[in-house]
Amino acid sequence: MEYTVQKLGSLAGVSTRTLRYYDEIGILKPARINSSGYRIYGQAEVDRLQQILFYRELGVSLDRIKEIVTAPSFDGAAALIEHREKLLEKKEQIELLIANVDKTIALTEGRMNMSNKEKFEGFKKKMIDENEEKYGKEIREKYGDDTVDKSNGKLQNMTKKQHDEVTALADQVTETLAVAFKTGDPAGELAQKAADLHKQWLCYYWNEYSKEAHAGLAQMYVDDERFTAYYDKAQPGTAEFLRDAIHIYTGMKK
Amino acid sequence: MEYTVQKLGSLAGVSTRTLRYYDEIGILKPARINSSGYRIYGQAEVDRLQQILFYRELGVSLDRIKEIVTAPSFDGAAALIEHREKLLEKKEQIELLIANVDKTIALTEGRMNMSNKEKFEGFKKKMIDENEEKYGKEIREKYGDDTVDKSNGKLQNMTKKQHDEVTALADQVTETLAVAFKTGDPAGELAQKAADLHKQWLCYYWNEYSKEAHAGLAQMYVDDERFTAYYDKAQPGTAEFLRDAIHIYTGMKK
DNA sequence: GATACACCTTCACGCAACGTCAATGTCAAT
DNA sequence: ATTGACATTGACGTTGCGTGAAGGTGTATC
Repeated sequence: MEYTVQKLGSLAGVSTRTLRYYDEIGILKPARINSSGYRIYGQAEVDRLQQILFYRELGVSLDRIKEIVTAPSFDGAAALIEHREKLLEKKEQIELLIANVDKTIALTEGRMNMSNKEKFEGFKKKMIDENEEKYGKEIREKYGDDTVDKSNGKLQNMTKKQHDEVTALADQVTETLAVAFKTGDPAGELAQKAADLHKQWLCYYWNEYSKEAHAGLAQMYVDDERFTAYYDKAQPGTAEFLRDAIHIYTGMKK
Repeated sequence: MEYTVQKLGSLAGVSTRTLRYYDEIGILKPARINSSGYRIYGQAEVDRLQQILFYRELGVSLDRIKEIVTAPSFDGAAALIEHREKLLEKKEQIELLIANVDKTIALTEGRMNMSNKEKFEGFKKKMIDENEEKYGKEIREKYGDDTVDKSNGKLQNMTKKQHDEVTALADQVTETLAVAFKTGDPAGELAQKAADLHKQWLCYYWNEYSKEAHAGLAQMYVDDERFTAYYDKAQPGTAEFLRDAIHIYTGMKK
């Protein structure tokens, strides 16, 4: 079976432009070119394209894919393991961003005050990280480990540790809440534990905790459909349940 | 206090190119231009740049940032909530990628066979999602909800559910393993539970489970430093501990 | 044989957010 | 007057294609 660009494109679900581009960068050349200059692909190319699309779906860059599919001896597994690392880093970075966004939202919604210094905390942390990644080796070689460690040192570890703690706490909240929700009792022990965990989680973000603000935030979880959707994702009604639990926990039930 | 590009740049940690670019796109114009054409920034511009960098760190596009910082009446909080949604989506997408990469790694390392259909499962899922997002409304209006739901329907829900289950399982493995590690006994009840959870987790990825392959994979966790680093992240020695537990669990301890 | 129409080709610009030259002008100190 | 650090405005490169434009080809129909 032979295919022109459009036939192959619709078969694999990619545009003709994509196929021409893959030809251009040498990642997928047609089996032959006919007398009119048309690209003609065969079965081997179909297979190869599937391979390419598979790795592409994994988020691998076309450059890397080229290495994988052109050199049969190339260690695809090692490349994937490395790629996995990058994905994990990206994920952590995004989690950090989400935490910071949450913080900012809580700030504006809760009328909390956050110093500029604090505002830039995550930002600076990232810069230190990147700096370390890029120049760490060179600087270490030039000035010795002590200097570098002193400048990055403890704050680095502390914020990293804090970050780990806070994500762990967030997971605990979700899990506890999920179990508590099944009991159906927002005043029950589990629900109150979830509320308490939620408070602890909040305290990573707020400089000053107040029952009023906590209760207000809980109400917002119900009022704002985007938050509701988040909490109700697993079990519809969870956001309301959490609000009730927190209202009881804070004694703000009117 | 007045600043030239480089002074402001080093103060805020951005390149001069970035400042020129921000001027070019009208997001941060200098307070004035001196007689030689130099850009001169004042305190107001410093503040504004900090604002810009703050939102940039949250991953907001410069276009969006422009709206936020130029229109004081613009609802920054709403923009952030929306942005948060996007981040969550990205995170989920990355988690899906990681799961697929894991699957592929397990496949190549474990010499398992995965049908092409299965290979493209995550890939297709994403395409359905995107298709739905882009054309869902139009198609629904044209052909009615039934047609669309039928085509996306159950498979969609099943894979989503499966994905949730498998990530939950992975978390359980990590948690159980962490607790078991403290007991120091790979033959103990907790360690064996961790091994069992690990097997269940594996079975989401492997079509056929074998004790040999399971034990072999466990050994790889120790031999490949990248896997070792992953498992040892919280507690050094965890990878070896898991291998021992799995070797006992599978009865493959030689 | 002419026409229509779908399909193919090769340029080549556009997207985000800058990095990185290149060519040239300016400021302060020696 | 020279040097060296700093400033300026272009303008191309990056990634993975989307989206025309301008023009040739294949085939069915009138």
